[in-house]
Amino acid sequence: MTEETVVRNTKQRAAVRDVLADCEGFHSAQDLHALLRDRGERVGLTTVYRTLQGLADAGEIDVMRPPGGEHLYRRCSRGHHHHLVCRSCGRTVEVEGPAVESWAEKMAGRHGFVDISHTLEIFGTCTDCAAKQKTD
Amino acid sequence: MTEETVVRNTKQRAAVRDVLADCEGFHSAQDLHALLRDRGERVGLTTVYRTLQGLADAGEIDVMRPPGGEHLYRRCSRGHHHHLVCRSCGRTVEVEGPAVESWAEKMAGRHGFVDISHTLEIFGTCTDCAAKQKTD
DNA sequence: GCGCTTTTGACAATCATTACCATTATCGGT
DNA sequence: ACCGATAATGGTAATGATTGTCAAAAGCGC
Repeated sequence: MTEETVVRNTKQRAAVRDVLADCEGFHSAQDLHALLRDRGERVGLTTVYRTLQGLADAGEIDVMRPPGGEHLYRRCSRGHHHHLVCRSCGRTVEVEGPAVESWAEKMAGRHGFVDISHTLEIFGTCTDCAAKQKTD
Repeated sequence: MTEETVVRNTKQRAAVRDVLADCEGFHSAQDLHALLRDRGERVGLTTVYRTLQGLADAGEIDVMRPPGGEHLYRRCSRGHHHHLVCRSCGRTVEVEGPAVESWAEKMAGRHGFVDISHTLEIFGTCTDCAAKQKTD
């Protein structure tokens, strides 16, 4: 078995990685597709999805699934980190939590799980938005 | 503003809470809708979604959003906890992490965020599935 | 019981993501 | 550099969960 699926290098994949490298924040697949179009790169939406999926599997990019919408992808900056997202204005702050990492590993190991990954998002209301809400 | 929306007690809402009280694990909205139908309760799918949403907002139930599918809802057992999910067989183990809770609070506070909530899911391969994969 | 307002629920609409599949591009060998 | 096998692409259709719509049916306060 073990279908040695030969992976090929295509300009489309390179293009996707390029946009991801250039834009800092999180972007939806459709966003990235539009950005590629703007750059003059002709990449199909389907391909964008496929590539993003592949990159995510390979651990090269971050995926965030905010409640109520599309998946957001981002170039994985060095190291693993999590996000603190304002549920009102969407502002995102990166936070690192080595403690969480090791905690997750430990917990998983205790139950015999291997090949661990985890997703953690923190939602809250940022200072600005909290202030605004008072004036409603 | 502050539209004093008067919340009413309806048998449909009661029915949804009842199924949630009776079934232990996670279920999708459509699942619960089917369960209600089996019980002879006549509740529309739309209403199930709405009720679930409301309960989730009120913090009465847990919501899990597994990668690649529908939302899963569950009666919120006492206390906050997280889930260790086998990405192969779907087996779910509950884990508690007070450390994570306080870490999240601290991090959020440090950035001026208030009204914090967070989602954390750990994915891995359980012992059984790991063993099976070796025989592929 | 009477209104007023919230809820319900059948069905349509939305919308991100996936499946299809014929066409095209890549890669390793010649 | 050409060829042939096959992975990758991309337009479009399909999928499927969730949400919107709105007339009809229930709550709740009086």
